[in-house]
Amino acid sequence: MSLEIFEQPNPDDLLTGLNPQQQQAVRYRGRALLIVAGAGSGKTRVLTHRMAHMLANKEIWPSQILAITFTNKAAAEMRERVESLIGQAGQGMWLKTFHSACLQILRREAQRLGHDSNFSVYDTGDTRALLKRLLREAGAEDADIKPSQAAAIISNAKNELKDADDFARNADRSNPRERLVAEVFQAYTSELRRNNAFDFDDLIGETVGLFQAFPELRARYQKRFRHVLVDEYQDTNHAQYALIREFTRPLPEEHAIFDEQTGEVLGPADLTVVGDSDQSIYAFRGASIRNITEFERDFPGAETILLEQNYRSTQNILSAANAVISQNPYRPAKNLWTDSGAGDKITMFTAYDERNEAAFVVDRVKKLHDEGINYRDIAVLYRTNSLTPSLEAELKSQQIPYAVIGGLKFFERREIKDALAYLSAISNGRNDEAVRRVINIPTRGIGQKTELKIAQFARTNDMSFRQALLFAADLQLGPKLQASVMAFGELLNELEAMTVTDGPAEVLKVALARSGYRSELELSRDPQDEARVENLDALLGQLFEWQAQFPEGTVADYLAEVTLSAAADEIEDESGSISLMTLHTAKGLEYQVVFMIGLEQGTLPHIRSFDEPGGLQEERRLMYVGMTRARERLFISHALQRTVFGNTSGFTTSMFLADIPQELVEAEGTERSTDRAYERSVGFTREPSKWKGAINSPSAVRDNKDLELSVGDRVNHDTFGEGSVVSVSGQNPRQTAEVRFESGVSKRLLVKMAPITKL
DNA sequence: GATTAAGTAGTTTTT
DNA sequence: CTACTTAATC
Repeated sequence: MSLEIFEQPNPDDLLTGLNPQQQQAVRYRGRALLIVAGAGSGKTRVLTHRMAHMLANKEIWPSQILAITFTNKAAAEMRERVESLIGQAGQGMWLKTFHSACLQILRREAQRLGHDSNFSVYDTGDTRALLKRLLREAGAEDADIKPSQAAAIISNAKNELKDADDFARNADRSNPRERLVAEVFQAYTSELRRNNAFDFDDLIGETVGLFQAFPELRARYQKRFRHVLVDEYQDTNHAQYALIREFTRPLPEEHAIFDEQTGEVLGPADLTVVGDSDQSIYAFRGASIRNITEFERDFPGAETILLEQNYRSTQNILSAANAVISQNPYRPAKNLWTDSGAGDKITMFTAYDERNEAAFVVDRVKKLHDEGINYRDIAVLYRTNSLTPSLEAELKSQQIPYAVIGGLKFFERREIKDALAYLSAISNGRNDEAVRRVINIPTRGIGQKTELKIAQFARTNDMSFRQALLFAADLQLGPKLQASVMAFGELLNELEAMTVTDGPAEVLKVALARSGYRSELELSRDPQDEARVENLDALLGQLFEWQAQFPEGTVADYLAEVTLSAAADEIEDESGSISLMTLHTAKGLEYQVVFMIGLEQGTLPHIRSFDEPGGLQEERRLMYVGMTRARERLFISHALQRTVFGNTSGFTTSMFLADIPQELVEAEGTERSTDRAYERSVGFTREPSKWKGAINSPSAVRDNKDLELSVGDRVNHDTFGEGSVVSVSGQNPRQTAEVRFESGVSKRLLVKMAPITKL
């Protein structure tokens, strides 16, 4: 123990180094505070200082703070920062995401909702699988609705706090599709209950329902939490708003709570929300401006403080970002400014195709690294995950360490889902979906027919699927099958018994061994299965680590943590890798150097946004979010043609590029070709002298000048070899030629820029 | 009922 | 292009 006298922090020390608006936001006391925080305006700083200020003033205890952040990583960071400001006194604060806060509440209160506290949390994949079965059972083979579409409709309803009954009441009965969804929604709801499971949306919605149904419970939590803070407020949906409301709306008289010292009646918790409508990028998940209007309605007289000074980016980056976002209509005027210098210009690169674009990025990353910039301070951002393969290939071949954040997740791999399904089947015996997933993994000779028999038996005898396994003798199966089903049921029971004495990691290890899954993969001659065994080992390793960190953690705890972990949680600060992630994942993060790739019409803005109301505005905000992640250097690139899932087509530049003032930009690459449309859109002039930069880089783009090709011409391609022209279409500079090469493959190539010569 | 082969459809963003 | 479903054969 230290003998030092506990240092009493002076609350006002927490104000030093803050600008007047930030100070005001830290000091304000009142029922509700809305902090409108532009990108990079130091909102995390304000939030942490505000919490620390209240704690240092002894206004509240740490355990009376509930702070909601967007990711677990952001929560951990915030905790660290508060504790560094006021010492260990920060312990006991609830700093969580919406979902993990609700998870914790529901674990305690599950019984009130007819669930057990070891309930499962269904992720998108689990939900889709369940809906798929229900749609099939509802005889929806011919109906034109896919499980993921049904999932989206149900999720939207739940985000509006509408349950299956509400949906059915409001459904258009003459519309067969809607009738079907209504029916499946009902079935889905009861299946979740049977399976002792909640989906993502239920975590929020059921917690709200809980508080509405049990005012005394709400009173208990209101007494516990005296101050609620919500970060990224612009991305909360209605259900999340309703949850905040439960914490902060007045209690009925009969459930009033009292201050333990003074005996006075306590009002509801105070609320601080921080948001920036320009960074709202989750409308597709139900986030809406409604939360701001509801905030103003429910908290009349709430204080609003604007933070407009940006401490993150250079003036050039900021001006460019402002120019883009200012094109959005109905946008409250806001002027983000910085007193840091102009900084470097934004580099814009026009690539021939995605490989050329990747080469450009990698080349620049190398140069930056040579200049002394750490790999971990560089990020590559993109609209869709499908843009990563070409980049990854190039990064690999040039041996640059990188990490793809999110995307095709480790936990979505088949073998990992299988292993987790075993764990879920063990920890929550009512989770029929999990049991059914692994019933024939490894192959036990149990097929669809047997599975159906078991399911039927379970239903008629009102038991879980897993319990029904133990009644194999009553199912009229062949002797071999009967033994197989029985053995599987007993195995799960024995593994469950193991959880009493052993941790999740040991249980999983034994489960993989005794089920025979591991040896099946090891003995397989499929080379993919070798990698699967490695992945399972990686999972085991990770689970052992987790167990060392949380010795008391149960299997259910582990599973929930895995499902609720966000992509951004994966980022390792100490890693020596550059980060690749979607624009959505990048929200709330910042990097010294940012590359934004795929700036084409149809990619960003995404084609699917064109016919959605407000879609284009949301895409523009995504662009804005991406640009404002950069502190010092911003690179933007687009490709003239791109091969998406096998077919190559031409792309025009993103409309957003035209909004960036040309004096902030330094252009490189193909744009100095004769692409007049591009010049017009961005306002470039042709200056041959600028070719230098492009020529020096390995990603230099060729120019075949006025090469003319016609059907039958023989050409030589740098990588594909010789071939002959099959067809020619389009006009220069986007004229393409289809060439059939000796190897038998055909390719569509841009006549102007493909690495070809006429023979 | 399992394994393999052929065919087909789908491709935004996420807790 | 690939991941997944269906069809055909063992």
